[in-house]
Amino acid sequence: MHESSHILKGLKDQGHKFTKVRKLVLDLLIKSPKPLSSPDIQKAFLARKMPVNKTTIYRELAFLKGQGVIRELQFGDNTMRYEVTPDNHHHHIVCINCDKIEDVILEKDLDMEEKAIAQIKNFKILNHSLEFYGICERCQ
Amino acid sequence: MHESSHILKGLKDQGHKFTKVRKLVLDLLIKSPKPLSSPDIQKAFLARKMPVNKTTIYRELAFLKGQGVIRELQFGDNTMRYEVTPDNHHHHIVCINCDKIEDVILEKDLDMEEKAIAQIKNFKILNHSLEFYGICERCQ
DNA sequence: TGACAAACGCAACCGAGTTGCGTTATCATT
DNA sequence: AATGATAACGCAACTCGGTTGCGTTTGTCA
Ligand SMILES: [Mn+2]
Ligand SMILES: [Mn+2]
Ligand SMILES: [Zn+2]
Ligand SMILES: [Zn+2]
Repeated sequence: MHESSHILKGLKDQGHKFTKVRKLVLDLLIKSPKPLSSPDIQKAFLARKMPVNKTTIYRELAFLKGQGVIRELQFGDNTMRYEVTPDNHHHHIVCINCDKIEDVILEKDLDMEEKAIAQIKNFKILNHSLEFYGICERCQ
Repeated sequence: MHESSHILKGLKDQGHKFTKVRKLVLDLLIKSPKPLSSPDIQKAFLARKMPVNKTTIYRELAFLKGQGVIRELQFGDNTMRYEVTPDNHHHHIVCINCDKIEDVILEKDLDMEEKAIAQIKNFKILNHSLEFYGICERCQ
């Protein structure tokens, strides 16, 4: 049951190509327990004896992001990270000591807050980012 | 009236020096309606015919952050921004078209959420970052 | 199998942020 | 006011994530 084939099929139907890089980038992101950076992905390719130019990785990530397949995150270290767009919206908690990252689901979501802010500030809110920073069990 | 003198006095009592750069960086951040990046600050110095080396800016920001005087923020463009540590915790809403940034105060804060997450994930939560992204009134 | 566009590699580049080291300015002490 | 200690500064060189232009390869479909 490889989830990536289904996604790639959809992209192909829209005139995009089914390439090795595209499939592996997607597979890596699907399998990864935490968001990956472009350098992370390039290293993963290298580890599989499949060197890929960094430009290709950046372009592929931009493409998948543009297609809504993945989303971009930042955890305070000036490098973008990516994860497959989740079905159920969630956030992250990051250990500032060992960089452990876990998914977090809020008890109460931020929809009401967004509505209130949109009204008060006259913004049309498209999305938000929320990350918690702390010390994980092992590190404290 | 000049809030910076008070802060600088406190720093001086701890053995730190009262310099032109320190005072102006702090004044700029106090007066700015939105968080500033290191390049922003360097340009502000230049505009006042007071060129300052970028290393100095970075070191000063790191210093003020370490002292808890300012805090570091990120708005998805891979450049850190800084604002004076607020008395009342708040977040930000960013226009993805014109980069307008406004402060936002949540109706309900995230303390309860943090407690719940800390317990479930066994993390000791130190802080969090929450930014909303959208289109401002002028841009929509 | 041929042709077209998408995808790719390469090299050069950009800009935020860092580091090492020698110099200058602040501040307390005399 | 002169002295000395050290915080702060400037400079140059560097790191690294990310981008751009352009020529080449590869996937797709007729
Ligand atoms: Mn996640
Ligand atoms: Mn603010
Ligand atoms: Zn940890
Ligand atoms: Zn705007």
